[in-house]
Amino acid sequence: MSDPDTRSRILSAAELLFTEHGFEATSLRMITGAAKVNLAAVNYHFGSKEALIQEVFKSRLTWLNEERLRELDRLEHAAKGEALKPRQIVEAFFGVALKMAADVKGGGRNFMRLLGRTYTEPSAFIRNFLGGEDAAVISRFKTALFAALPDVPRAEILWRFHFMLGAMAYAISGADAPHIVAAGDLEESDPEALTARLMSFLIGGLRAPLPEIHAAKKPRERKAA
Amino acid sequence: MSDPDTRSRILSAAELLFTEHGFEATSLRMITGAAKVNLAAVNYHFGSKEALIQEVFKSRLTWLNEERLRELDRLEHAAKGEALKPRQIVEAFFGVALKMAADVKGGGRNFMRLLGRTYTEPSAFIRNFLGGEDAAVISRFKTALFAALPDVPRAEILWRFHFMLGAMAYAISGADAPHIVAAGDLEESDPEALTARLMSFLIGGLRAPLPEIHAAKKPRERKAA
DNA sequence: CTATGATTCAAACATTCGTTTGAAACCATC
DNA sequence: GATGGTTTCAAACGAATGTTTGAATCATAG
Repeated sequence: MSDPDTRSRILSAAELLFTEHGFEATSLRMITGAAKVNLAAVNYHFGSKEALIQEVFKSRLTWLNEERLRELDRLEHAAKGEALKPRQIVEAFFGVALKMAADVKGGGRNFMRLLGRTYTEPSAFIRNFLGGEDAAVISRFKTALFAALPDVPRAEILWRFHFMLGAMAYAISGADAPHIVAAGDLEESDPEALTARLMSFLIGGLRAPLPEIHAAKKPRERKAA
Repeated sequence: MSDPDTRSRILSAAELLFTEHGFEATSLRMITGAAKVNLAAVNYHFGSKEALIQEVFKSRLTWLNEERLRELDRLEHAAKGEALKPRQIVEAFFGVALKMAADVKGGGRNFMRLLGRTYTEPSAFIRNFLGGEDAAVISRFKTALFAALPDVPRAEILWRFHFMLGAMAYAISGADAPHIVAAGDLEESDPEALTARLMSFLIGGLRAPLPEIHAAKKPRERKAA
C-alpha cells in the first residue's frame, strides 16, 4: 500500500498533461487516469491542484536556476574579478536552459516547453510563483550584464534581456507554434543546431546598435562579444 | 429589444477577460456579467464559446494581416522589382503590430497582448485557427525575406523569424511577465521607445553572423540592413 | 497479535460550466 | 390589429470540476 511511486507518477503525468493541455483544461481526473492512481491521492499527497502545479515546477526550476548560478560562479571565478564578456553571460543563462530542453528522455524538453508557455500564463498565482522562483537568478544575471556592458543604459539591457527570453520561449516551443505550421517547410532543428541558432540571434540582438532614443545622447561602438 | 450593441458588448468584454484570465478560466457568465447581457445571448449571437473566441480575433487579426500585406505591397511597388532591405520587411511586419499595440484606447494594445499570449496557447483548435489566419501573410513575408537575404539559408531565416516573433510577444506583454516583476526596476516604455528598442534588437538578431552549423559551409559577410 | 499511523479507495458533495429550452417581449411589415 | 421574425429572458439540463469523507487496506513497531 505504501507506494513511493504514487507521488512521482502523479507529478510526471501532470507535467506532461499540463504541457499538452494547459493548467485549466487539465483535470485531476485526467492526471490520475494517466498515472493510474486514485483521485483522492492528489489531495492526500499535494493538498490541492494549485499545490500540485507548484510542485511540478519546483525541483526542475530550482535545479535550472541553481545550475545557472553555478555556471555564472565558475565564469566569475575564472575571470578573477574582471568583467565577463556578454556572450559568456548569455550562454550561462540561456545555454543551461537549452541544455535542459535537449534532454528528451529525462523530461527536460517537455518541462522547458511547459515553462516557456507558462511565462505567458494569465493566472496571477502562477505568475507570482514563478516571479518568486526567478528573483535571485535574474538579479544576479542582470548585475553581471550591467558590468559586462558598461556603456549600455540599464533599461536597454533589461529590455533586451526580456526580448531574449521571448525568443528563447518560442525557440523551445518550436514546432508547436502556429507560425511554424503556417510556414510549412521548417525542418525540426536538433538541439545543438537550435542552441547555435538561438545564441547567434541573441548575441546579435544584445550587441545591436542602440536605438535612436539613446544614440543621440551617447555614441556607442561595438565591443568584443 | 433589438439592440445592435449586445453583440459588440459581448465581444469587447470577452476580449478583455480572455486577456486577463485566459480562455478556459473565463466563463461565459463572467463575460455576460461584464457585458450586462443575458447568458443565452452568447449562444444566440455566436453559437458557442469556441465561435466567440474565433470572433474575438477575426476582425482585428484580419485587419492586422491585411495592413501588413498592404505595407509590403507599398514597399515592393516603390522598389520597382528590386529586393527590399531586410529592415524594411521587418518594419512592415513587426512595426504594424507594434503600432496596433500602441493603441490603448481603441483596444489594440489589449488585443496584441492577447494575441502574443495566444500563440503559446495549448488548445489545438485555437492553434489551428491562428495558423489558418496567418498562412497567407507568413508566406508573403518569408518570400520577401528570402529575396532580401539571398546569402542566408532559408531555414536560418525561418528560425530567426520565429525567434523574432517570440521577442515581439514578450515586448508586447511587457510588465505582465514574471521576469519583469522579478527584475523590479524596469521602467514602462512608451510605445515609440519600445518600437525603437525592439526593432534594433530584431535587426541585430536577424543580421547576426550565421551560427557554426552553417559558417563552415559558406562564409558570409555583413550587408547593409 | 495488536495498535497506530500512513495510504488508498469509492462515493458523495457543492459548485460551476456550456448549452438548450420554451416563453415573453420586441420589432417590422402588411 | 394581426402576423411572423428577431431578440432576450429565466430556468433547466447534463456534464464536469476540485475537494471532502469515512471506510478499508497496508506497513511498522512493540
